[in-house]
Amino acid sequence: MIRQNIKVAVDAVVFGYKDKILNVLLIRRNIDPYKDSWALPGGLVLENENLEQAVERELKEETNVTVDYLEQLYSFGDLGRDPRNRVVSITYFALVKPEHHDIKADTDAKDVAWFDVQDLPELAFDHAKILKKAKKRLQNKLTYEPIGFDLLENKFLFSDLEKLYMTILEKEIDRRNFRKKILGFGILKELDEKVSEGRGRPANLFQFNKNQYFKSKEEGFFFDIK
Amino acid sequence: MIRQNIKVAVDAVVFGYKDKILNVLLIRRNIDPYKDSWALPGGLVLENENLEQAVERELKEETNVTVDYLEQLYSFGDLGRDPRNRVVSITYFALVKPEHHDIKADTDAKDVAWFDVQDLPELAFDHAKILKKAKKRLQNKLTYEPIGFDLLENKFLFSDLEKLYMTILEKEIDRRNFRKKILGFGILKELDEKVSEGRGRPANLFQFNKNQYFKSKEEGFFFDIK
DNA sequence: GCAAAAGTGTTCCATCTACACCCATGT
DNA sequence: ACATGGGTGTAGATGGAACACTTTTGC
Repeated sequence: MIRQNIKVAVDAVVFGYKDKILNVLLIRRNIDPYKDSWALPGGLVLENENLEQAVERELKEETNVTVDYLEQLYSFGDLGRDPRNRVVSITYFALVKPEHHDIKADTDAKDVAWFDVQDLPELAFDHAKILKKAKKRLQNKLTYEPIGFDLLENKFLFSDLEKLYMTILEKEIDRRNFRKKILGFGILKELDEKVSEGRGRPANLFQFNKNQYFKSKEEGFFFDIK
Repeated sequence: MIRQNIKVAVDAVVFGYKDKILNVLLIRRNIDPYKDSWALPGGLVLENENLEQAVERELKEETNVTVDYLEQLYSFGDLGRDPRNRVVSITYFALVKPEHHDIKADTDAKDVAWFDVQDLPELAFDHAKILKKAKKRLQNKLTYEPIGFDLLENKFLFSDLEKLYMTILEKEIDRRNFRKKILGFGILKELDEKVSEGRGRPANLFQFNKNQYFKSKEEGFFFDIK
């Protein structure tokens, strides 16, 4: 077999949503290159773990986060993307529910933080490019798969869902049409609980019915939000 | 940096279309493991080339094919997918126009052939899984990007396009609605040439107007075939 | 003149869009 | 009683689906 010394890494773009803000999870590097820069969590793949396992391990180690949704995003392998070695990075796209937003810098004292995607620091390596791709993926996927629920609490208000869509898609959505459409899918369970947000009429709580979604999907149903 | 000895490879799923058949390009391996099995063209990435360059080089070396469309598909890195070493394979999805279908086995006397995707041999490694993913990508992408034209001659009949869609999507399509829709996009140029296929009324030739497509796309046009 | 493929238009139905008023609560 | 956010229905426009006959050629 040919001699080859290319390193294989994984990096993750982890999105969270809170207070009408779409956040992304970053760590501050404490070694060169790009020491003190912010970067996506990630690292080299170990020889005895699968790629997904590597992502989950790195996230746990560096940020203490466990994700609610994970899928492969894209692989980046251009020459010179890491000044030290040739590194091919297999990147992942992840979503975290608010109840799992707690983060903790790791033992190496790396800093960890959630950043508003609209207000990001400079990122190390080609991570800005990766993040851009992830944001597109999120925007697209939101329209044809019910992944928005992995960014909300288990029980949520319809207005939360609506605001989530408006924030991520960066456009206005008509409340009545949106509600009609989503409820028409029959994949939400309307709970018998109301929440009063201080002022205004109390709103109903809803839950995403994942089982119903999968059942409907098998029968040819297609989730689709314009 | 941690010791790590994972190899990085690229593999390509190359589709061609001829005589109403969707074909995929395979090579017959002449070394173990899977000696004499059919497999996707590919191989290890060299240290001084980008991933796309590696794919194009391997395709050239192993099959003598130059592709007309190339995009990254997915990366496979499970433990044990190659019995010799840990190999992470970054796979690509490619399309070839009929005028570039000529293939040639390489100097190592590897066999190369086009196979009907409906009638495939057993494939080496996890290549069946990769191919399955590529087929899905092709089917999906056909509906929201004008990539079908990269499987047809430069000048083609409308009925060719129609049959291409029916073959790949594996369903019937109404000729009138299909034609109306595609022509409505305004991205085809109707040539002043007719072709007689032996019997029946001679048909007009068309050309895909790529520039017009990109221009329309920038203005918000969205290619979309149900 | 018949077989074969190309070319074309209309009607119906479903879905999307736009849009405004009442309801339940807290202060 | 007023401010705040929640909840709902209708009419018009648009786009998709279904569908059959005429045209041009080769034999």
